[in-house]
Amino acid sequence: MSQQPAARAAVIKDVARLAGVSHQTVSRVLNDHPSVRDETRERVLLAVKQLNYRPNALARGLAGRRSRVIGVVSFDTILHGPAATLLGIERAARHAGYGISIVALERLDRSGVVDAVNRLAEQSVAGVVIIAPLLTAAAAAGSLPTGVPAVVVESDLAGDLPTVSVDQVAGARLAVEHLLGLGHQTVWHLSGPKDWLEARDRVDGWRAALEAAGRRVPPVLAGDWSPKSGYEAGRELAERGDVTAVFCANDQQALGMLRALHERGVRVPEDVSIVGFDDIPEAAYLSPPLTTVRQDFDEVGRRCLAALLELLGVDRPPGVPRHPRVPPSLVVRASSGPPPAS
Amino acid sequence: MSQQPAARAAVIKDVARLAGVSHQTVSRVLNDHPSVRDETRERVLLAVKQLNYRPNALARGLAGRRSRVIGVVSFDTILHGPAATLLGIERAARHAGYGISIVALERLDRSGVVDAVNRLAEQSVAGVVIIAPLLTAAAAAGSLPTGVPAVVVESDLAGDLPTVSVDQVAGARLAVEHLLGLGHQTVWHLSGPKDWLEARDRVDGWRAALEAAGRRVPPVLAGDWSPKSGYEAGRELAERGDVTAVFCANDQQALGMLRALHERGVRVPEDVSIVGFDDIPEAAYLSPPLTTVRQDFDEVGRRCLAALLELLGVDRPPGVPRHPRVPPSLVVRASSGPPPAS
DNA sequence: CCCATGAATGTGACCGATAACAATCGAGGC
DNA sequence: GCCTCGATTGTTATCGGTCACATTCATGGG
Repeated sequence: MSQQPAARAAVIKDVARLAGVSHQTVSRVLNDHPSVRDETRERVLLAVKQLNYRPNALARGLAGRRSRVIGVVSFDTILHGPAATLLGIERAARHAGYGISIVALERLDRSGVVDAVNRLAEQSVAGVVIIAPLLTAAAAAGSLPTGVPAVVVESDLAGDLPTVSVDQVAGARLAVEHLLGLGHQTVWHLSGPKDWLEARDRVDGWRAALEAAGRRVPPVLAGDWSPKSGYEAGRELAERGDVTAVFCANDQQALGMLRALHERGVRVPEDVSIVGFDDIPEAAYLSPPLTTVRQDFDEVGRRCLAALLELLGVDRPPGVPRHPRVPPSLVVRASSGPPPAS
Repeated sequence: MSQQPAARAAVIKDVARLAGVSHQTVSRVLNDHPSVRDETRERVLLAVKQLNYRPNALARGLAGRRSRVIGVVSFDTILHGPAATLLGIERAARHAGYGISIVALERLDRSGVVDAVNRLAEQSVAGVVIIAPLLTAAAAAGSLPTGVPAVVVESDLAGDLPTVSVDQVAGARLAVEHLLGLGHQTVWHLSGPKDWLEARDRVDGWRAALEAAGRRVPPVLAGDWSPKSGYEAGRELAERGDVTAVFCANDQQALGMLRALHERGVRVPEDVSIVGFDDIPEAAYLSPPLTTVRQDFDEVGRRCLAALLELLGVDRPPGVPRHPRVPPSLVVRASSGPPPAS
C-alpha cells in the first residue's frame, strides 16, 4: 500500500544522494565542468541512468538565465515556403540541442510582431527567429524594444538585425535567363502581393535580367500567391497573342495559369512557356510538369540557427556573414521550351 | 554615469515596492485571487503598467508546477494536413492563453515519439498533443511512460488516451456515395500508405460504402500520398477500359492521376470521374477543378485543446466526448460527373 | 463588552537548478 | 617539515515566482 502514486520524477538531489555527492557536483557533471574526478563523474552518470533523471529545463533557465529554447514568429504556415522554413529551423535547432516555441501571426502588422516577440520573451527564450516576409513585419522587427537576440528570415532590411534569406533576385534571374536562352524575346511576370519582400525581390530580379539583356520589360501582372490569381492572369494573357513566356512568382500561381491556358486551348510549352518558383511537391506532376526555381529551406534554417547562436555568443565561427543569401537553383521540366516559330 | 546598461526587466518585487504592498499581494492580483481590495488591486495594476512588468513564465512554471505551454509532437508538416492541424492547434492554444512548443519527428517510430514527449516533458509543458497519423505512433502514444497529459490527433486507437480525429470513414463514404449517385457502377480507390491511419480509414469507408450499395469492390491501388504515385496509378488505370470513377486518398495523388489521364487522352470527367481528399488550396484550379472532401482542421485544433484542458482539470465542460470525430464535407467541382453513356 | 469569524495582507519556505565562495586535500618548493 | 597552490568537492545564496500559514483588522452575535 506504500506504492507511490506516480513516483515523482527524480530531481538533482535524488541523483546526488544516490551517487553520494553534493547536488553541485551533479550539476558539474551535467554541464561537463572540467574539474570532476573521472571516478566521481561515472558514479554520477550511473545514478542519472538508474533514476532516469532528466534535468528540469525551467529550473535551469531560471537559475542559469539561459534557456535552450528559441522562439519562432511564423506567418501563414499553410504556404509551402513558410512551412518549409519553419521545419528547417526546427530541424537545425533540434540538432543544436534547442527546442522551438512558435507563435503564429494572423496578420503581419507591427504590433502583432512586437506582441509575439514579447510573448516569447516572457517564456525566456534564448532568442527568436522572425519569419517576416512582409515589409511591415520587417519594419517591426527593426524596432523591437526588448533586448531579445533576434534573427530575421526573408528580409534584408530589418534595421541592424542579422538576416537570412534566399537570394530571390538571383532566382528570378535564373528563371528569366533560362527563358531568354530558349529564344524568347521577352518574359512576362506575374508577381506576388506587393507587400511581400520576396515578391518585390522577384520583380526586381526579373526586371534586372531583362534590362541586362536589353529586352523590353512588359508591365507587371499583380497576383496574390493564390492559384486563383494565376488563373485570372492566365485568362488575360490568353487574350493577347504576343506572350510567349511567363515567369510566375510562385508555383501555385503557375498552376492556376496553366489551368487558364489549358482552358483556352493555349498549349504549354509550344505556345507559351511557364516558369514557377518554389518547386512545391506537386510541380513535377502538373500538366505539363513545371519548370521552377527551387529554394533550399533547410539551408535557410541552418543559417538562421548559426546566426542566432553567434548572437548568443555560444558559437563564434568567425566567417559567418551577417546577411547571408542562400542561392536558389533552377529545375527545368516540360513547361518551358523554345518560342513558337511564328 | 549611473545609467543602467539595459535596465533589467522589472520583477515582482519591484512592482510590490512601487505599489507599497508585499510581493504576495502582487501575485494575488496577477492571478485574480478574490480577496484583494479594489483599491489595492488598482494600485498594483498601475505599478505593473508603469514598470511594464511581465511575469516570468519560467519562474511561474517552476513554482506553480504548471506552465502555460503545451507541446506538440508533429510529423511531416510539409504535407497540407499536418501543417493545417498544427496551425489549428496553435490558434486554439493562443486563444486559450497557451504557448506552443513543437518537436518535429523525422521518422514516426515508437522510440521517436517517446523521446519527443520526453524532450517536451523536460520543458515542463502542461500537456502534449501528438499528431500521430501512423499506426506505430499511435502505439507509442498508447504506452507513454511519463505522467504527461496527452491528446492524440488522427488516431482513435491510442490506448486510453483521449483522441481527436476527422471522421475519415465518413469522408470516404461521402466521396463514394457522390460517385455512385452520379450513376457509376463502382468506384476504384487509390489509397495512401498502409501504415497511415487516415489511409486505412479511407479504405474502410470506401469499401463500406460500396458494400452497402451492393457494388463490386475493385482491388485497392496502393499509393504513398505523393503526386508520383497518383501518376503511376493513373497510367495503370488508363490501360483498362472499365474504370469510370476513382476516389483518391488525397488531393496530391489525384493531381498526379489527372496528369496521367490527361497524358493518355482520357478525359475527366467525361471518361473517368476523380474525387480527392483534403481540399488543398490548389484543388479548385486543377484541370479540371477537383471534387474533393474537405477537413476542418481548425475544428480539430479546437477540440484538441478542449480535450487537453479537460485533462488538465482547468476546464470541465461535461459534454466533451472522449473520442470526438470531426465531420468532413464534400466539395463538388468539375472532376466528377456521370459515367460515359457507353 | 468579549470573542468568533472571515476578509485582506504579510512572512517565510520552496520549486530545481546554477553561481559564488568556502573548505578540503595532496603535491611540489623552500 | 611548513606553506602555497591547484584540483575537487561542499555550502549557501539566488533566480522569480507560488504556496501554506501567520497576522491584522473590522464586523456581528451572545
